[in-house]
Amino acid sequence: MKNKLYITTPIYYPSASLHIGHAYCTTVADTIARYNRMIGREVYFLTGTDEHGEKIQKNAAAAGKTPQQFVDEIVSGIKKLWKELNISNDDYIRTTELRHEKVVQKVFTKLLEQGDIYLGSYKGWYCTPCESFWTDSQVGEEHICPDCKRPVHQAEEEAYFFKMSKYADRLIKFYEENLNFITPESRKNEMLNNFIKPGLEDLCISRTSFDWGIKIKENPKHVVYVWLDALLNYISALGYLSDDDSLFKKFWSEDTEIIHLVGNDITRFHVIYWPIFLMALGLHLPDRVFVHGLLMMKDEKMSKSKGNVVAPEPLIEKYGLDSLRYYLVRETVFGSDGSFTPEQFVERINVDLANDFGNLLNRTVSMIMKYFEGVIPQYKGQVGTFDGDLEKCGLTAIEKYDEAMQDLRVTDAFVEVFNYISRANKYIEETQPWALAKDETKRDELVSVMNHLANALRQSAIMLSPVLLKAPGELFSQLGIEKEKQTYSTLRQFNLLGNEHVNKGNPLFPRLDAAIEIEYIKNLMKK
RNA sequence: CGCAGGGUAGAGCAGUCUGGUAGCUCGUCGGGCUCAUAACCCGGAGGUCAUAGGUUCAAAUCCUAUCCCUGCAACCA
Repeated sequence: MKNKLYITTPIYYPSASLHIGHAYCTTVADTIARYNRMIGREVYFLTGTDEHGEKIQKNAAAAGKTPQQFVDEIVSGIKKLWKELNISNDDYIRTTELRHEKVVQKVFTKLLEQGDIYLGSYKGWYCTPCESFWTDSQVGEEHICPDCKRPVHQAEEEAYFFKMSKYADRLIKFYEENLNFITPESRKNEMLNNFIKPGLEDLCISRTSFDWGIKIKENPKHVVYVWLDALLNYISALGYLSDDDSLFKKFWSEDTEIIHLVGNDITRFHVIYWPIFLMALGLHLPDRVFVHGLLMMKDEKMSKSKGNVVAPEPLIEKYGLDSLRYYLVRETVFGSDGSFTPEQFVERINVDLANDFGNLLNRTVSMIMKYFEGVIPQYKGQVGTFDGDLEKCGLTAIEKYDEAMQDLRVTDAFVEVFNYISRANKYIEETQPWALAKDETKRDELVSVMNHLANALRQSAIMLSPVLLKAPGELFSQLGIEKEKQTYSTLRQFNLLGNEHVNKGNPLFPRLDAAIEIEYIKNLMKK
């Protein structure tokens, strides 16, 4: 495993406020980043916004603002949201920042000079009132503007193009040599069949019909059009082509694992155009593009007009950050589409966090208070019949957890942790500590049960700490476990605890009244 | 014949690559326990695995056809 990790979220488009779908991807990225820091890798985690384009220019005009004012406001909202979600990004790149614009201009010049970019003309369906070009499929057979529903006509404008076709063979070869580049694999087939095998078309990378973008120095009536601008954020943020490119040298390198998380709607740009741009620039290619699913709302894509959007903030306020983060990471298998429903949200919190995890801590602390005056008894080895089995379950869970995390199967990783937690709950039934407590000759067994339970909780809390930010600390505090015993390096140990003073606190996750809370969330969605 | 994913118990999903007693969570019914947040543990009921053919000793799983749902369809996060 490479000892450094560079992980990025997609570059979000701030034409409107973000919803829970964006929070989903960013939270998963954050969880991966935190896990890797925990195991000792050096991590650089980037997120940001892609702020140019016609849509923003229009939305800004409609709101009576300049484009810059418009994106500034939305971006400050996004940064606030990431703060509320406690996202641990190392940097936040905005494509409107000077450090980014300079890079895009330099790259454009370089690609133009080496002949990868040429001036041609862009043909499409044009809607004069909307001042927009549309594709064949967008205008449909009636040739109607999808925006204003008025007729469109064929039009042509001067534009720069990038010679994609020149690199198609190299791209296919790269796929063949890097089988894990695109995950899940089905996405690779989709890209190959749809776009590469039929012949890659050259990509239009400039526009003259609007001006909210990065000016092309060689021909200032043009602005750089979306993808050449947006994708470069991944390296402009590291200081590529700038005076200080130390981060770029450090993290855009052979000994760094470079992972881009993207939604399936922007897969094509990340697995075709981005590698090709990098090839043209003679740069190292990323290790992996992980295509996550979209979080849908009850089988429909989230959309404000359908009234099925839920914002993350009120959920955090009402249910706590840990609950939301856990739900996002756990509910949907990472890589396939999922859907948010209030029912699933409440169930997930109640079943996993309240009933299984929180309650296990609560019952364990109570018994240690009751049977051992609040002091965790010393580890005595595998005393009872079930001790060995529990330890084995713990070790297996840890092994599978690590394996899944390192393969970006984040959901699977946490399923393993909860298997262990369930096993510990069952262990209590098997060992019946309340019966052991009544029999002085069974004292050693009781000691062993309490020690094992405390340690299983300790291990679970460590494994959950990349996703749950508050609960593990609360757990350690209730069990009286000091800092040195909270680290990943002690994760596999079973003989660590003894003499810690526990103190009973509030339940980690109070059980929710399902009917009431579902109703509450449904009302949030209607607003 | 555009591409891709999906159709498995009342709900939500896994299993399909590497055929061999159909599994998980919730709900429901019954039991147990009492350390605990009406929690936890055990068990039952409930499925012709979309449909129709085929291969095979054996198919949810492989092959063929059909129906239905969803996303994408080139410059649109």
